[in-house]
Amino acid sequence: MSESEEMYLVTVAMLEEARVQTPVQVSVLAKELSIQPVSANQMIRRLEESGLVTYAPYKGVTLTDEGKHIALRVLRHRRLWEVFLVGKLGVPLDTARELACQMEHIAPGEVMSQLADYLGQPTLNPEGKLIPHDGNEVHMNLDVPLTQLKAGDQGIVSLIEADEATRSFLAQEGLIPGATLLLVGVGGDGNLLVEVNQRHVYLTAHVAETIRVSTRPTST
Amino acid sequence: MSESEEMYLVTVAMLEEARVQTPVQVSVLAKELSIQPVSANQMIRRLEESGLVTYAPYKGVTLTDEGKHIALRVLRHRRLWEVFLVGKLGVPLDTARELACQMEHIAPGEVMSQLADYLGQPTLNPEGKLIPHDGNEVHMNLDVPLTQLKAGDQGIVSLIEADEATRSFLAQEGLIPGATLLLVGVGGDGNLLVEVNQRHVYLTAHVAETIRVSTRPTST
DNA sequence: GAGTATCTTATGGCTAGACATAAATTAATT
DNA sequence: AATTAATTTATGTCTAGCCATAAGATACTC
Repeated sequence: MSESEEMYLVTVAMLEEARVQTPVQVSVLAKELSIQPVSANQMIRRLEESGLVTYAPYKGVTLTDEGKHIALRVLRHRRLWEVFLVGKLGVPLDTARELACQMEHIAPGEVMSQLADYLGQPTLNPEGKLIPHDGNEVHMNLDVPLTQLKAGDQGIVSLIEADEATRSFLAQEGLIPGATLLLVGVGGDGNLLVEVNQRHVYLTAHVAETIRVSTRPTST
Repeated sequence: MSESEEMYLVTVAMLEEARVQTPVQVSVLAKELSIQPVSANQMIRRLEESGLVTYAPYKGVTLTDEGKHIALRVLRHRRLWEVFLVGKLGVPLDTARELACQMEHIAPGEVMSQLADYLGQPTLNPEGKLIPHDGNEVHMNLDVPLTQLKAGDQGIVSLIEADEATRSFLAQEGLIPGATLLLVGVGGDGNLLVEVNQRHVYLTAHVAETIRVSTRPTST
């Protein structure tokens, strides 16, 4: 497992979970990794040969179970380091992200589990995103648009991709990264009623689309 | 600064300080880095072009001030990570060494100083070796054979390269890695009288040669 | 001062991971 | 169905770091 390969897998995993669009288009992947689509193609073929990914030309990439397993392990490592860097050392979030992205490849699982112990087995990174579990638990949804949830589903806000005004409004209502919410109603136009902090908020589908949440397998 | 270049500089620094032999022979350096002498040669020429090293063919390599500065910075990073891994996480020493050796290249000085704060500004790594200071302080001796010290010099034992029996004996006398000692007498044959823990120990030059100490600039 | 061992240089090759360019293929749009 | 746009493939190039082999240079030893 080279560092570069791991980066591909993690990125695919994140795009897979974050976007409705599955499988992941090579061009999107390339943009995310800041490399040329041609290069991404090559690498994807290599990854397919290794059985970490399935690839349908002109369609896109999907992780195999093995690939997903690796991706989530790396993602776990990354987020644990982020917790350490931000929480213990006080490193700024941006720096921490970059750093963690490089450190995630180095330490073996053994050490990472010691780190997790040391940090008190955190479940969220500093941005409020879920830290995947150790082991083979692959069915976890990261960064799903709120509109993808069904009534009764619970989720944790991971990020909000809206303008400043919208974010301020949502923050006012308790909708900030890390907040736990419950989807209590879905209207005909896709409008949503969510419960957060014992309060109800009514959102248009358009706004809800910008809110990404993570859900635990138990809630599906 | 590539990772590989940094590794060369650190290794030269350690050999420079540890061995009497200066400059450092390319073949020794190559063995230490587990690469072929030819490859070491190439790299050394590159490093010389960058002004980090001076190289006298058939003689050996010496760090320039700039090179030494970089080397000590990296070494500081390595040892800080070792302190963290062993002290906070409980990682075994061998694993910690390998890991730290990779992590030392990643984090910028800013973050490392935050780590140092977090660790309480340690001065010794888990093996009892000195952690170089931040900044431009280059005159520091790491892992010098005890025989190199002058009467009145103080030092911290960093490692002992002797057989089990000798090490047991020395340990009995308080001479273990991390211990602070004072050289109080030098005999005609190079025999030494050292003071450790308010007790005196009399050593032949031969045994003293196996004891490596680190000294602060203030003690020279 | 001659021989031997060690170093150095020169040359060429290899791998990983990227790049560019151009041609072929597929999808999308009209 | 035809044109256009996006993707994919095929080649070839590039860099960093290493390796191997062989030939030349220097140092050491007797």
